[in-house]
Amino acid sequence: MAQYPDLKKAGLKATAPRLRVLEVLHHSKGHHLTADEIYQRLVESGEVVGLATVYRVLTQFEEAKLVRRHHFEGGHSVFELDTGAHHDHMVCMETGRVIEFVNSDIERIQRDIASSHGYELVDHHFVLYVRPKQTEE
Amino acid sequence: MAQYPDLKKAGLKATAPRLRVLEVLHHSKGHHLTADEIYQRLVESGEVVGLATVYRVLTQFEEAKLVRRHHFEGGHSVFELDTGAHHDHMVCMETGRVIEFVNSDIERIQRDIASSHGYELVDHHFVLYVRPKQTEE
DNA sequence: ATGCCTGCAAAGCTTTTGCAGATGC
DNA sequence: GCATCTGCAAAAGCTTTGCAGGCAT
Repeated sequence: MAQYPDLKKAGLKATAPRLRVLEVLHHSKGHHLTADEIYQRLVESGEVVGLATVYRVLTQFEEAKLVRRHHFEGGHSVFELDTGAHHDHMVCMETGRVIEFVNSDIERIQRDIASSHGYELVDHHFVLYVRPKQTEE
Repeated sequence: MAQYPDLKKAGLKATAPRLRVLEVLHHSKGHHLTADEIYQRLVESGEVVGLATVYRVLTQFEEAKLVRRHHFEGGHSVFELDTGAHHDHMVCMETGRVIEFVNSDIERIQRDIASSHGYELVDHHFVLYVRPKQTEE
């Protein structure tokens, strides 16, 4: 079983529900799950973890910087492991697929924009909504 | 009373609640209100419009491209008049102030990014979370 | 006149919270 | 052993919907 030293570092006990939520996230790298999807996967695995606990644990993980929470269009939150490597997202509107990317020009430009307005950049949220190229139509 | 030909163009009758919601949005250009804030302003003006109607009207306006809906961090939706002029947003995390901006480089780069992954850009959501520049700290 | 609109209240969803019992350390 | 954690159920937002009456055209 993998070790999760980050949990202890964050002052969180290494309980079964927390380890299981981390496992699901690890197995879904790059997939961006909702709290309910994580809950469903746990149920399917025969693991009994309350939905409320999933939410609680995700919030704790977010505070501990283990997880990132995003608000894509649609209202509900999606979660992914916070690997520390910054990236932005591209969401395919037809398949729902999420592609991660990094673009240094954008990273630089947004700093310049904030700066030119007298602000400093704290964070940003950049999502491209796309669809497969199609010549017809 | 101003004319709102866009309403009829969208197949929506020019009813009092719709005109009032449009007025509030016009008077709040660049402010980005939640449905409840719009409702509150109507109540304060002595106008009686149900909250459900505000939501219904905003959804209709969104479909009619009269209004844009954004999901900033925090879960709830905010609305602004859709002037047709595209822009992105910068949100000050200390004051909540929202600044609009346009950057042609970013507009171009995001098309390139989508394209290089085999997609075409449909829409995007770009928000900078910033705070006033401060030398101290 | 009639079909679209509105208000109210109730329902729906996602997310949070209170509490008693359970568990990690 | 004790503080932290979990599950359940209830509550709490925000948003949508059903329905009976009202209004624009």
